[in-house]
Amino acid sequence: MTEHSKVIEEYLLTLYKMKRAGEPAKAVTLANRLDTSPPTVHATILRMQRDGLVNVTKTKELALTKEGQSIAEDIAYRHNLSEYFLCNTLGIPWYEVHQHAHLLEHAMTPIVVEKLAEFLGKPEFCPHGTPMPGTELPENTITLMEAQPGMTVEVAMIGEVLEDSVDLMKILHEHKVMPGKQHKVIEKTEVMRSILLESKDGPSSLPFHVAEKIFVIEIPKDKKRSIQP
Amino acid sequence: MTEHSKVIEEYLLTLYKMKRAGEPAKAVTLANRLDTSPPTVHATILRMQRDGLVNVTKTKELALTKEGQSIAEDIAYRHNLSEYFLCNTLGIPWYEVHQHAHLLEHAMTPIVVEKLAEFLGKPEFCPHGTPMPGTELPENTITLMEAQPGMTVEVAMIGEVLEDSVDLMKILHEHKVMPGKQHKVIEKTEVMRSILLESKDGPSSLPFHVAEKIFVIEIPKDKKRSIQP
DNA sequence: CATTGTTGTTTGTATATGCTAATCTCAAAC
DNA sequence: GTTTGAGATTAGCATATACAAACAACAATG
Repeated sequence: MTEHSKVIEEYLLTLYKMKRAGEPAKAVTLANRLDTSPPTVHATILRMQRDGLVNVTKTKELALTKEGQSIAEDIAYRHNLSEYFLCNTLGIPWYEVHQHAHLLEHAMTPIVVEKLAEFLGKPEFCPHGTPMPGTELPENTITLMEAQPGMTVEVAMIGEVLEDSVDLMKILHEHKVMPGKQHKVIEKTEVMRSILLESKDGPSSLPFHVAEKIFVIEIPKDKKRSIQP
Repeated sequence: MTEHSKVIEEYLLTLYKMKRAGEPAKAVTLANRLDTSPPTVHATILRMQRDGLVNVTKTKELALTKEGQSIAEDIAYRHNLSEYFLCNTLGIPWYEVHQHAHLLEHAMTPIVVEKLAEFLGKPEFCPHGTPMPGTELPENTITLMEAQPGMTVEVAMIGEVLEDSVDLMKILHEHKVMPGKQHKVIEKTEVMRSILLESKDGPSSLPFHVAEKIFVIEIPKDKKRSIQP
């Protein structure tokens, strides 16, 4: 497993996340996500192919090779571990850690990763609820879009795509839409294309495209607020 | 204070350390230290000049500008802070932390630096005894080369040049030649070009070129081992 | 089937970073 | 003062990463 540049690591991680989010892994998508031009992405993918990190199918789908996958998981782990550290040890707000971790993830030697994981007690989820590679969300996890009015749900994970916008994250924070918090689904209006929630901290309204990226678990009536008083 | 590449940060830090160690800051020296070819160093220095980071005197001495100096101090701080963290929080051996910090130092945002410093209790020295920018070694610090046979000295700092060799560092560790430890200077032989020490952990022999880079403080007879029992 | 729009690719550039080989400059040594 | 050698520089080249503009390929839509 050779050394790879920050750029390549970025591509690998993004492909990994897109795959996990069930998005089609195409060059355009990559270009948008990474905010680079299509020609640049094209050239970079050629290099990645050359180096055995991705394969391109006839339909132009990008698929990580065994090695690419393995490296990507490694980077994801470093990223999530960094976030956990920044949030829980250094006390940086959970909605801000992503950007800082974004740099750190490319600068950790295997020994640092190992020692940091030990120090943190081998956490299984990052502050946004994303499971570390190897760990999974509970079976009964659904997206907020799938939750029905009347349900009480507990936030499990804030989709990684949302992390890119600090502004959005901050609003989620202000409305306590964060892992572990419970909310009741009040209504889902097609006209407004948004979902109305209510929690003990007040009401929130989330547009569909955001709700799609928020993963929750339904809480049976009798167990409401048993965890988060 | 603009963003600078890892490479530029490396050059700045190296120039800063050379200056602090009293070495002449020439392009060749840089090339050796950074293990790059003279033409590459040349080209890079041109860019650094263009960007107002260094000035080149008529005698080809490289001098950091105000801005270059300020950035270099910043990097040095991030480096030393990282080392302190890796050693004291994660428990990575002090003689190994340098290499890991070498990566981290380029990946810390100002907020991470601030929070990490707070978390660590604003340390003033790194595990090798190097003072953070703004802090100084005690007035009466001398190099081991200057210490006379018969003296008992306490190691204050392992010069940064030595950190590059993990092998050497490990040997220093095995002989407890590390900050805070006391040693008695037994003899200094010109023929062997080495200095013989003795501590409660046994004898050590250090070649002159190493002794030159080790900074110590003389311990008056009556205070011997008062700190390190 | 022709049009349109999305996506991929090529072309032409630019910059940062690296190299080797050749050359230039200048001070120190003979 | 001529030579020599260290150090600086130039020339020529390569790779990774970026861009815009033009173009190609193909699916979707009318």
